[in-house]
Amino acid sequence: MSAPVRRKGPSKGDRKQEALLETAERLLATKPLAEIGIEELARGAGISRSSFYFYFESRQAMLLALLSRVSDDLVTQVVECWLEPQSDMRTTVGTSIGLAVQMWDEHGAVLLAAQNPDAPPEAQEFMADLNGRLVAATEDMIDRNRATGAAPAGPPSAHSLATMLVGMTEHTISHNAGALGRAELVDTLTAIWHRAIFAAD
Amino acid sequence: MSAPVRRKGPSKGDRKQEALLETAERLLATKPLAEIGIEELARGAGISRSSFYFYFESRQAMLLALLSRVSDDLVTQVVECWLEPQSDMRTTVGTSIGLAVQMWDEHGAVLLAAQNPDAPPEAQEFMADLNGRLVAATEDMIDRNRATGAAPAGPPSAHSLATMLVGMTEHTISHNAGALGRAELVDTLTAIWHRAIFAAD
DNA sequence: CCCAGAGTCAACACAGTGTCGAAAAAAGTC
DNA sequence: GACTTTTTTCGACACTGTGTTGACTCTGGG
Repeated sequence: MSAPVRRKGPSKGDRKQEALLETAERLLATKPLAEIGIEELARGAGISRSSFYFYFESRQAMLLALLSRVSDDLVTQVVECWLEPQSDMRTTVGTSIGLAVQMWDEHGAVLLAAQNPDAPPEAQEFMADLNGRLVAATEDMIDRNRATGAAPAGPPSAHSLATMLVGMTEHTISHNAGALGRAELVDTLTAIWHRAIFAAD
Repeated sequence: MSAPVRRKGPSKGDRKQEALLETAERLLATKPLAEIGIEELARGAGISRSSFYFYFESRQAMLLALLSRVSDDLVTQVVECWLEPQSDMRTTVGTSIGLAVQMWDEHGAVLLAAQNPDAPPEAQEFMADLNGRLVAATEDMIDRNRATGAAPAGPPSAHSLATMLVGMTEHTISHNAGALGRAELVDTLTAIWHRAIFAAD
């Protein structure tokens, strides 16, 4: 019986493409996408400017590739675990938000670029979809807690409450990651979530 | 005594400059600054592309002029009235948020452009300053209510609470102005503010 | 009438993007 | 190893948009 077929390692091109993506992510941490030239990306990966177009149609197309690289992490780690029922609400919300903060630490630059109004529609749709899933999960959680009487009924509707809490979380994480300490960030967000959902007026 | 000096009406140049700013604000409502060409702006004001540079050094410089046009409204109407003590907290917060929503209706496009990471540093500083004032006013309000025992003491600290509530409000208004009705938007935001500040855990 | 400065614009230089086709490098086949 | 095929590279080009310059016109006051 012959030895198992030697798996073709990643070709030279695959490695160059990866190098481009890594260069891009590195540069995105220092300045917005619009200010990153193709030349700069290409030199970062050791190829000429026009070779860049062998790998990506444009800078925007590269952003999409960058997003899909990040997408797996994001969907499995954040979306699927978002508000998974745990012992008590406080812990559930706290760990979910903690997870979101960590995800931002790792991929914040890419997500920020995708949120930019100049980003291609696909990128913005990706972000909108992500947001939509988180809102839906939150809405469910609120509805469940209202059904059991643990949380007071609306108004405000579960949907608008969920929209704003998720929005607040995204906004706070992306704008105050540096200014406020991570612990204070998570604790304050958790407290607001808890009060907004469970406190009667 | 001589007749009062005839006030020089706005010169031709002043009118052209105004026309440029109006064209810019109109176009900003439909697409981001980066996608607006100088040519487009110039034609909108009835001058040639190169004449644009007689009025502004660059597209970014024009954004600053646009911002300062909006600044007066913004500072007097929102910053100065933000959380002015009224009958009860609910009303105070509600009317302040309503005011912010209205301001966004009128000048949202310009403010959105100024928030963009590609905007010139001055524009971003302007927004940061605006944000800082609102946070400071909110923080004061929270501290006052804590001092009288109307609101429970922290943690969370008044500062981080204020930061996140203001952030949530900005984010919600700018991202959900269309999707949620204005009334629901104001009511839900108000409810969250009230609970976050006054509810004990 | 003449002048000053306000306003205008065609023509230019330049930087960045994206395309093309020819050539070099790598991989596969006998 | 010589061959074909596919992958990868890049120089040269066309194009678009920006910002600058210098000469021109217009306007109003003395």
